[in-house]
Amino acid sequence: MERYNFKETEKKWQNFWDKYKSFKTSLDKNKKKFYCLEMFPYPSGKIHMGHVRNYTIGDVLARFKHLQGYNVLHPMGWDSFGMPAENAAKQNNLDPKSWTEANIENMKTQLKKLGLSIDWDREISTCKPEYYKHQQKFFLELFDKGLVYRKEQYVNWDPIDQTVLANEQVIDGKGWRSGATVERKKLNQWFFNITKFSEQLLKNLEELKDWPNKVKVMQQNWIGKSFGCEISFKIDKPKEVNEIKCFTTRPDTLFGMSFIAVSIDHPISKFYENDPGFLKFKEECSTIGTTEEAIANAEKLGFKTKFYAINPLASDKKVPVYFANFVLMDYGFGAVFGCPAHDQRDLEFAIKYNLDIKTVVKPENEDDNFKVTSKAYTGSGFIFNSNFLNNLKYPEESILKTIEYLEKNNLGKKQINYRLKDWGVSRQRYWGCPIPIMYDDKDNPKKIPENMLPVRLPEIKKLDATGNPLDKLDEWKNITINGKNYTRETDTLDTFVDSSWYFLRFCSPQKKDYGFDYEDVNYWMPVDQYIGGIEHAILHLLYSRFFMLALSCNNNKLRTKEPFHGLFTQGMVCHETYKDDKNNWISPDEIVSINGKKILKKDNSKEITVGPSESMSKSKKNTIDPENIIEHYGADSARLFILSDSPPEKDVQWSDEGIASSFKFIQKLWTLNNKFMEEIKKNHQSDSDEKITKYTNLFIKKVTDNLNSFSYNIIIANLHEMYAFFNKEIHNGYTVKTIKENYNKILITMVPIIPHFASECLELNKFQLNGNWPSYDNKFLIEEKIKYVIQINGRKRSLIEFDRDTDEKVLLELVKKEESLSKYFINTKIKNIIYVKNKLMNIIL
RNA sequence: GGGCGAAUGGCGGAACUGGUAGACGCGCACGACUCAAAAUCGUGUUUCGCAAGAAGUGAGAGUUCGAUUCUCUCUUCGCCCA
Repeated sequence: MERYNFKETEKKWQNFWDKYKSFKTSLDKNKKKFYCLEMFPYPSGKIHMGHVRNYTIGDVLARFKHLQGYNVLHPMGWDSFGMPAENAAKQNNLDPKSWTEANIENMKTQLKKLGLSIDWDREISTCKPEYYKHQQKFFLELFDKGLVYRKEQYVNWDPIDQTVLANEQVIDGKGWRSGATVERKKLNQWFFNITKFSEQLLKNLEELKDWPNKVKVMQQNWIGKSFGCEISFKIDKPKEVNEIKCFTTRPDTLFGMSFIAVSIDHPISKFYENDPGFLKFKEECSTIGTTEEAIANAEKLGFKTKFYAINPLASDKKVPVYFANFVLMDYGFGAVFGCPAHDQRDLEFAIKYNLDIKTVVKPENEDDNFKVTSKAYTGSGFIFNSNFLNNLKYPEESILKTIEYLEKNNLGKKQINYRLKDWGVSRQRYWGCPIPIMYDDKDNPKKIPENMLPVRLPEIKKLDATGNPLDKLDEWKNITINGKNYTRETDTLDTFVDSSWYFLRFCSPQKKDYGFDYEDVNYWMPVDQYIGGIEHAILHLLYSRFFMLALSCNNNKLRTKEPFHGLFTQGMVCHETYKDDKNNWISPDEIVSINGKKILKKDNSKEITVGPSESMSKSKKNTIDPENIIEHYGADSARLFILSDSPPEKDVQWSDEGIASSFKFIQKLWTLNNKFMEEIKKNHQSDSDEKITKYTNLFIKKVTDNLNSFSYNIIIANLHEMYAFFNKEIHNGYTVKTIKENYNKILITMVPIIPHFASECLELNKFQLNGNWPSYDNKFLIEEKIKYVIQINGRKRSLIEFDRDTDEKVLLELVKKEESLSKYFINTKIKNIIYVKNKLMNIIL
């Protein structure tokens, strides 16, 4: 018998789907829509296993919904602007455009080899003027709505990449790509006013029922709403400064205040512009980095000013004002009051600078002698040592009562603060979407007139090593409109802007005059299921949510406010790691396995240390190239394996044995297919049993349920069981009609998982390919005989088959007669019986 | 430090609303085919025990006729925030 030829078959079906545009979609209001979207890839050159997993999971769902009769939108595109293209271009003396285009070509071929059910007619690429033109229009639209502004700000400057980094691109004080220590630099930047929607972004999370809770919590924390109050501290002396405003969530600890800490960028720093001591301190602060984590972990440092502030609740108490490295200018007012006894950070500061530590909150079971010395007390309790605040309960009463008092006496006011900051979108980079702004001779920003859009990215064949190439292109930079001279904005947009609306573009990829068509978008949006990595839990998803809100702001034509109805975050693909005796990482390709020992291939002697399985990464050399896998085992095997071992939301471990076993299983299914075809030829005149019909119904129920719950790994187990069942049962004699009916259904359920193989078998058997997802009949799921679990005193003692719905008393008599159980009933009385219908009987003696 | 989540054989993992723990796969062992090997097929595989049986889902308690599942305490690991 011939073996299954995956190479020929997979090619055949991929050509078929391409030729007949099997997955082309169009707006059809008579059909229920399903928008299935996986996060689009960055065209780095080759697909990796993460892509295989992401797109396989999405494809299973898209094909399943397709078979269920939905009008499925399942598009693919390229997140094609970004720094890697520039870096690669510099290294290889290429231009980013050709590099990117070649990569897209290659990756598209690779993706097609996976057999994905994608409507390629909707393919988009964010680096094309046809795409970014609309993005520039959106930018101006947001500009008109007052959601875009320009301000000078300290930024995270990456000295190697010569670019500004977002806070989240700074990891441990280092650039996420270059690894360089990040510096502070003041620059004019464009910002999206995402904080205008802080409350809505937070509140709407509640509606996102089909999002993982984890992601919602992460976004909640990121937005970081806190309730507190704004307090004005009068400055006693010198009189150059009148007051300093602070935001605090703990106004109830005011009586414990012993200092005020302000940011080095606070307005009062102007009095120290020429103070060498302060300048030195400022420089020191710059080296820490600007992330909250870095600041929190750094030693708390201060620089004492000449100013003294008055405690608004106790005017005889005057405390020093410090510049401190742990206060950020863009949170609150860039100033906090320090209460060392009840904040660990303040305590460390107070100890270092020998400031008072006054305890004002005591735990419930302590008396007035309670005293904080080396560990701040932040738990609940009662206020004491605090004059008229004494005995208030923290947190229930104390904060609100204090705010009430402060408001009544005009000393402060209730305030809600958010941690979320506005989104800085300027990047000093070439390979991005040009910002459609120009400046007149007085540096006033003006919109580029609409008829001049898109602002095309000029082609630069050779990129310099550093800085922003656009800034150096005078002939592009300088423009004249109606005789007036302007210079263009030379910054480009953060690539997160590109991905904040691509899901809208997929709805109307050909639309010329605007980014999307309202009819299309109102039909397709929201995305019903969005699938991607957890690493985008905060930024990309939050920015996309913001973009929808921004576009629908003052615009009732757009019905959707939240872009992603369902979100699924898949786990990573891991592989064992290997090291040689010199502690060098070794790739799996360089290793052979002999007698269970991993040995270096090239000299067959050195044994390799096997390390833990970790997510595939080039640096650890534990990657597996999907192209090789598809070449050797075929796309269906790869799909089958990537789905089989772990639930999709968890990490999966790639192994040679695993992929080989999936390959073998497809061969087994092929053998089974031949057995089915042989049986059909035998033309039995009657069915031996109802067994296979019953089994098929149960199987369909299981697979359908598991598809609905993303339990894709269990579907593979279901397939194995199905194989084992039919491999034995099929020879027992069934009519052509029975076999065909059942096998046809079984094959359709395999289409989402292994589409090439299933399509081929459907065709060989002359089954309907466009058949709908099979339904199951509950009547076949009811068993006449039930295996009852018989427990004695809660322990399982036997498993006995009786008729369905056997009465409790009848069952007890039958159980007593059972030989294996009779010994338990000698000389004993039955105290109690627990009977669960058609399931178990527990007899308590 | 705070929040969230996880912990089940040699390994990856199943177990619906509390009701047969270990489905399915890998690995391993034995057998068949073969001169032999590979491939393939079959059987077995939580631990202890010849067996009857007993123990068993990170540890300890609790609720229950019955707990992997619910509650509490603890340990370890992961992620996020600080």
